[in-house]
Amino acid sequence: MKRNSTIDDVARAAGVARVTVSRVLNKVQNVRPETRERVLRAVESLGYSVNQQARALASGTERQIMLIHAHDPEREPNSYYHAGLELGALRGCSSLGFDLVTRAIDPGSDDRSGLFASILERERPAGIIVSPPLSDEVGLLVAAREAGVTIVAISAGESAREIVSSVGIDERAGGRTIGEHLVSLGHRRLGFAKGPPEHRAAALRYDGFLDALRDSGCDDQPWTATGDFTFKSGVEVAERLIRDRVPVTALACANDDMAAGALLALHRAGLEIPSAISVTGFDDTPMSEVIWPPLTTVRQPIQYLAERAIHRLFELRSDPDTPPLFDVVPHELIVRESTAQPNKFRTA
Amino acid sequence: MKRNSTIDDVARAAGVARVTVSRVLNKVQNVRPETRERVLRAVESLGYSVNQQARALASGTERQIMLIHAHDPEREPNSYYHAGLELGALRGCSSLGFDLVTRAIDPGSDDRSGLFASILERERPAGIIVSPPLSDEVGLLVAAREAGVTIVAISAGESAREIVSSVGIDERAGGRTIGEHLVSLGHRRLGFAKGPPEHRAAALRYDGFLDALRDSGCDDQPWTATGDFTFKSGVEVAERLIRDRVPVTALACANDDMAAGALLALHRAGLEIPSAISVTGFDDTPMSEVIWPPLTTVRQPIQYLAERAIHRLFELRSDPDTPPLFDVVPHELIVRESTAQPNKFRTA
DNA sequence: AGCACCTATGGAAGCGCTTCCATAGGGGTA
DNA sequence: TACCCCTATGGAAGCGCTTCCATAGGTGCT
Repeated sequence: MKRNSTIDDVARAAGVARVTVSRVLNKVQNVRPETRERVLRAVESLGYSVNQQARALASGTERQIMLIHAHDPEREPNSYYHAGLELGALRGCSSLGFDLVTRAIDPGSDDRSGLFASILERERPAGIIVSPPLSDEVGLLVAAREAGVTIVAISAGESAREIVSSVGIDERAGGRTIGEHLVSLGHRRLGFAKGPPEHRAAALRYDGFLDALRDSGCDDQPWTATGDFTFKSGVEVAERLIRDRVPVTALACANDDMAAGALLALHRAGLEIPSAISVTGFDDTPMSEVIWPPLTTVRQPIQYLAERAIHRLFELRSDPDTPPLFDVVPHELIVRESTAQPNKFRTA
Repeated sequence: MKRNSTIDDVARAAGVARVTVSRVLNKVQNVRPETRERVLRAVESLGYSVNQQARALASGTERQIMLIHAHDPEREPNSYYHAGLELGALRGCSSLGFDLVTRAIDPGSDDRSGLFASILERERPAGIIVSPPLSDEVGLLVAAREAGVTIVAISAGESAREIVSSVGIDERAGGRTIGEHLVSLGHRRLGFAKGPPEHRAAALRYDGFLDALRDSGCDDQPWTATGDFTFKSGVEVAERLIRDRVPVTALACANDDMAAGALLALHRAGLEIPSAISVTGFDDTPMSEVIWPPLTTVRQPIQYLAERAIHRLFELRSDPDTPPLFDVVPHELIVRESTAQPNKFRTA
């Protein structure tokens, strides 16, 4: 049976004391470069990796990280987004020896900050991760910081990013990518289904979309409508578009759910996608592949985002006075079948 | 700062030694009922719960559990099922102090059992969880058992369940539930989109469906077609149904993805759901709420299934010779808008 | 040359738990 | 009653790591 090597094995191999190995591993100063080198070689050759359980036990620091999202499971049952975040966070935690505790705050509640404060107070986590739209609530972020709790925000808007460290994709660039894709296909008359106003990331997606239009010399302002990220609101946006006979050849939606809703309404109106109208989503949730047609969208690595946030929290733990850092995670345009060149012969 | 109480606090409060508390907690015999009682009371009043990290460290058992699924992320990108399983498993592991390692085996590979064996050999996990359709591959299960690795199967069929412990819903009862629902709405001419033949759970869903028809005196054999659980195969099944002008008033699908595909094809053919034809899914993945109409389906608690499997593994660890146990998790009929009474006036 | 002071390293203790081994007492048997 | 064995309990060691404190040299100053 292959017992894993321990810190003592490494120490022996490197001819140093256990403490020294620990120091090297924890990047503490006061180790001669030469010694450090020797230790690292030993680590390498033994294939050693620290036992997080033991580390956690010994260091005795608070081991509990809390993932807080505003999410009413009743009203918002499509939990892929939340499940993805939790999965990523859990992965990150288990590789770092933390425990994850997930909490939901009713997004409709008036006393969100009260609830939030009482969670901090009562449970005293080592750190917290907040997801949108909580991650844009500056008041909460400031409160957490003042309570001395390390906090990392996921997909936060600009103002939040100045207050706390955050992780996210470059939403604006994502929006731009979508815009460029549609323009490059030849679309000139565009529509955009916006997300909820309080959700900064959604607004940025739209800004980026506008950037793309402007830069490509497509001066027409896009037609817009505001939804709330739900499937239902996507249906409504598309119904309005049809009713008003808006002459667009493409409709970009601020997220996948709305795009799915739009697709339904368009289908129902007898329009072929993408020949009559191109539709795009945003996020690349699993759903975007099980609808018709499969959605052209921007992939946002949801699980990875949360995992990254945990790691950031871990780093912040050692020097809490780091200024807010924004971790930009790459996104990717996924082209599927919901977009095509505009149909020249069609009169909308 | 509220330090959590330790085993020593409990011991002191109960007036016993630390070991005794440990024994009570680990359900070892040789503790007088009266003593046990005292300890439990102390545990209660202190709100004590074991520190899994410490337990893991001390007991020094293999701490790694492996979740193996056959899942080619390329071909089968709708990963909600897999993400859900992993999330549940991770939750279970972290509450029990295990590490989870996830492995995927290419389901198309001929040498699945070779790959499987080499994973067991090389990584020596404390236990493994397999998901369908791996959980129906009797050869693999036997191999694992012979290699002395504890294994728990998720949603396994009857033969697999006789070999290893498993966790799942009562698939047959689930299928029956769907059948009963449709019959009770008044449907008599039914269709069923079957899942892949090698997937036993899928077959059981169909069997249960038949049971319901038989018991309700609805003697007509349902029309059937075989799919492979993908959205695309759902489209194909429905297209066939339309092309052949099959006179059914309801189509039950063996999972949600196929139902979504069927919905698309039916929409495209200009049929209104559910007035023209009722459609049902199975699983209640998040997707079933973001399609139109929202799907009537059977909820299967995917995350919980995996979590339960981890717990079972944990229990099995202490007495490995337990005969195979089948953990039946409750399912639930979720009635949404894709089913309704058959339209009497319609001639299909 | 003598002292203070800093740097690199090691020794020892202990995180919260389980496991191994020891021991006190109680019942059965001869 | 003497002996054995079995049951209920406790003491001690140690899992792999970090943290606290000590110490051996080296550096710079007077």
